[in-house]
Amino acid sequence: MISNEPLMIFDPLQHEVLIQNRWMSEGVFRAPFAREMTPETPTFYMLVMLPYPSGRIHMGHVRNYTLGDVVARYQRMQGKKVMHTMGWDSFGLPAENAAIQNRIHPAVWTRKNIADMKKQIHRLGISYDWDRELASFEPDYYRWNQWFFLQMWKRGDVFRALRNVNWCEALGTVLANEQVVDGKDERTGHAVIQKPMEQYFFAITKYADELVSGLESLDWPENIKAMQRHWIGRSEGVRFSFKLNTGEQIQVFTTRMDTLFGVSFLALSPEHPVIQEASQMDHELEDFCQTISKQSREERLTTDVKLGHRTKLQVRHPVTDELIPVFAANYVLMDYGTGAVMGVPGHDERDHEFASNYNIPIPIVIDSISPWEPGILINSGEFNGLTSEVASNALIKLLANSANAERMLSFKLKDWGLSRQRYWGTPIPTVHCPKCGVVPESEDSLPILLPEDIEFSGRGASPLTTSENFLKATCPNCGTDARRETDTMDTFVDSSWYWLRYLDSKNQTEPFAIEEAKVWTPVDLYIGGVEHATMHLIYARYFQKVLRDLGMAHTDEPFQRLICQGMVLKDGFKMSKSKGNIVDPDEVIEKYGSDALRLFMIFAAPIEKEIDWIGFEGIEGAARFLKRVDRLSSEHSPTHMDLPPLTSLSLDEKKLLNKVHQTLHRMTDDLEVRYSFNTLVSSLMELLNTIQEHRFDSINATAIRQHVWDVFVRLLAPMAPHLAEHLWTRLGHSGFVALAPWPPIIHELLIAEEVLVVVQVNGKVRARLILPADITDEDKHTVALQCEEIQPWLRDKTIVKVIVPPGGKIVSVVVKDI
RNA sequence: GCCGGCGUGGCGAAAUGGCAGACGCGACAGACUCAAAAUCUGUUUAUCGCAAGGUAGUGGGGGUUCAAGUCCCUUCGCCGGCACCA
Repeated sequence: MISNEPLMIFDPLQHEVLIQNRWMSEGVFRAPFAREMTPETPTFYMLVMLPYPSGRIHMGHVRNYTLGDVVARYQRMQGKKVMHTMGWDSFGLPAENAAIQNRIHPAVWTRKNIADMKKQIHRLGISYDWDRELASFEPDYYRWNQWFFLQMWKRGDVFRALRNVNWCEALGTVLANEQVVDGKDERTGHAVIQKPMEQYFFAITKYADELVSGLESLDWPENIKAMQRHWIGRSEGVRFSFKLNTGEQIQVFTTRMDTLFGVSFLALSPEHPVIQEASQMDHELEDFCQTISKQSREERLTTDVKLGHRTKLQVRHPVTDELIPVFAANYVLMDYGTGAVMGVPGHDERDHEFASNYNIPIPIVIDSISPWEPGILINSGEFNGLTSEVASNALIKLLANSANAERMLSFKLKDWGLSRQRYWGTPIPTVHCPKCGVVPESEDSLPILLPEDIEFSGRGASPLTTSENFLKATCPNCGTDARRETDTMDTFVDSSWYWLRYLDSKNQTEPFAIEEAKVWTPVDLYIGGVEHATMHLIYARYFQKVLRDLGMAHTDEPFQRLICQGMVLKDGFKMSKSKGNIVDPDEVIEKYGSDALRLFMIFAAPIEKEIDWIGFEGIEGAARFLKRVDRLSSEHSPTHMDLPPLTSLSLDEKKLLNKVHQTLHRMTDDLEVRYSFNTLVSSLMELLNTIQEHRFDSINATAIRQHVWDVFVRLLAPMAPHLAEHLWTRLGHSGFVALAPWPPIIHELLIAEEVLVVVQVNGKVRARLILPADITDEDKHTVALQCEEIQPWLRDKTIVKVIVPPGGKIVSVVVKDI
C-alpha cells in the first residue's frame, strides 16, 4: 500500500472513470452461465426495459438504470450471482424517418446512436455485464424472431386476415397511428383513410383467459394489474340467435340475459355481413354504411350521438315470437362479441339513448335500484319474480336448443397484428407462391436478411419492394418462383423475449439454452416506465406462455416482480427537444460526478412518483452529502483491530453502534422487502449525522470507528459505488466493495440500552420517559402513572383504564371527570 | 362516464394503527473570513404566551379505536389508464 494515496480525498471527475475502468478490466460484473454454477448457487435476475437507441440518454433512463443498479449491487453483495444487462430495441420508425430525411442508412444511424448512448451509460457506473449486450437489429438477434414465427406457424398461432390500416392514397403507403394527426399524414398533410389490408396475426386471444387469471400470482403494482385486466376486458355472457324472417339467423352476445323480455330492437354493426347483404338492395342503408365507414375508429368512438338506420329486416323474439326491427348502428363494433346487440333500452344506457333518438319503445322488465342494475324480473311472463341470476340460467336452458343459447366468454383484447409495411424491422419469413399461396420459409434458410439495396422515398409501398434481389424467392414447398413477403414484424416482437437472449446472447444454434432459462428465470425484478403497462407487458407475458407450450420455458410468467418508475419532468412538463427543456445527464456528471446524480435520483422521490427537476439544488445537496462522508471518514486512520467486547463499551459508544445496526436493519428491509429507495438515502444521512455527533476519543474509539465505517461504506456502495470503492480501499481493504459481503447484523447491537416511552393521557402526549430497554410492561405501567409530568392531568379525574401495548413504546391512560 | 392512484410545512418528502413533519432543499440568524465562496452551529407547521407551556393541525364532513396521516363511510380536488366492449 502506498502510504499517501489511500487517504486522498475523492475527486469524482478524476476518480470515477478510473474506478469504472478497474471494474471493467477485472470483469467484476460478469454474470456466470448456468453451466458454470452449481445448482445451489443463488441467483438474481435484475432487468430494466430495453431502451430505444434515440441517440442520447435522458433523465428517465438515468433514474431507471440507477434504481436497477442499486438492487443489482445489493444482491451481488448478498452473495448472489446477478444477471444485469443492457441492450438495444433498435428496429423501428425513427431510423427509417432519419433515412428519408437525411439520406443516411438506418443501420448507420442506429449504430452511431448506440455507440453514443453506450458511452453515456458507461459514465453512470451501472454494473452491467456488457458481454451479454444485444441489439435487435442484428441478424443474430432477429433471426430468432423469424424462428419463433415459424414455430408459432406450425402450432397454428399465426394467421392471416384483413384489418384496417391507415392508408395514405397520395403517398401510396401505410402509416402508423402516431403519424396520423387529425386524419392527415403528420409530415405531408395528405389525407389518410381506413383501408382493409391482409396482414399477419398472432392468436394472442387464445391465451386471453390465462393472461387475466395469471395476474393473480404476480407481485405487481395494483394499478398495472388493473390496467391489464381492463385492456384484456374479459366478460362472461351468453350467445344466442334471433331468426330473421328470411330464416337466416343473427347471433348476439349479451351479459344481461335476464333482460331478454325488454328487447325492442336489434342493433348491428354496419360491417355486419347481414347488413352488408341487405344494403345491396337498399340504397339508403348503403349510404348510411358508406358514411360510417368514412369515420375513423377514433371519430366513431368519440361521437356521443348514436347514429342508426332502420333496415327492412325484422327478427322474431325467441320467447314471445314478437316481431323486432333490425337497425344498423354506429355504436356497435364488428370486432367485439358477435357484432350484433340485442337492444334493451330499458336497462342499458346506450340502447336507451339510441331508442330515444329513433322512437323505439322502452319496455321495463327489471325492478331494481337503478335501471342499469340487476334485480327482480317483471313484465317477463312466467319469469316474473325471479332474480336476474336465476332467470338468466333458466332462459339459457330454455333457449339452448331453439336459439342455440350457450355461455360465452368475450374479450376486448384483439389478436396481435404484427405486420408492418416498413423496412426497418424483422422480415417475416414467408413467400407468396402462385401455386401454394403463402408458405413459411424452411428453418435452415434463416435468417432472411434485410437487403441493403434500398431506396427510402417515404412514398409507395414498403421500401423492401424496391429490392429486386430480396423479392426473388423460390417456394419451399414446390420450388416454383415465388415473391418474398415484404411485410416486417412489429418491434414489440423484439422486446417480447429479449431477457431470454441475454442469458445466451452468443448462441448460434438456438435462441437460448433452456438450462440457462431454468436457472435465471423468471426475472426477479423488472423496472421500467409505466407507459409499457399494457402493450409490451402483455405481449411479453403472451410470448412466455407460447414458449412454455413449446417446451422452452418452465414458468407461466416472465416477470415475478415489477416496479414502474415515474417520469422525470422539468417544471411540470415532460423533458423534450421541442420544448427545449432537456437537462443532459452528461452536463450534470461533469459538474457533480455520477455518484451525486445517482444519489439524487434515488433520494428525490419514491420510485413510482414523478420527479420534477426544478433546479440543481437537489443535486448539490447530494454532492454535499458525499463530500461530508468523504471528509468525515478521512479523519479516521484505518486499523485491523476487531470490535471490542460489547461489555467494555461506554453508553455513548453503544449508542453509535446501535444506530449503525438499526440503519443496517432498516436499509436491508428497504432493499429486500419494501423496495423503498428514497428512504435508503435518508437512513444513511441520519447515520452520518449520528457519526458526526459522536466524536468521542476513547481507548476503543479507533476499533469502533473502523467497524462503523466498514458498515457505512458498504451501505453506501449500491448507491454511490465510485466513492464507496475509493473509501473501501482507504479503509485498508483489498478487493472491490462491489463484491464485499453485505454487513451482517449484530443482534445485540440492534437493541438499545434505553428506550423512550411516551405517556398519553386521553390520547395526548403528556410525558416522555427514558427507561431501561429491558423494563417489563408492568413496571412501565407503574412508572408511567407515578411520573410527575402527568399528575396535573390526573387531578380530579378517575382513571378508567391504562393500556400498555406489549413491548410497545407507549402507555395510554384513559381518565374521566369524577 | 368507468377503473386505478394520490391529497401531509415555502418545496421534495418520512411515518409497518402507537411522539406527525425524520431526511433533504430553500430561507433566516450566527461562527470563520478584509470580503466572498466553501464549511460549521442554530432556528424554521400555525397560533397564544416574557417563559415554562398550552391549543389547533395530514383537502372537507362523519365514524370505528385507549390511540387514525394510516382503517371504514361520504364529499371535493388533482394525476394516470380505458373510453359506445353489449
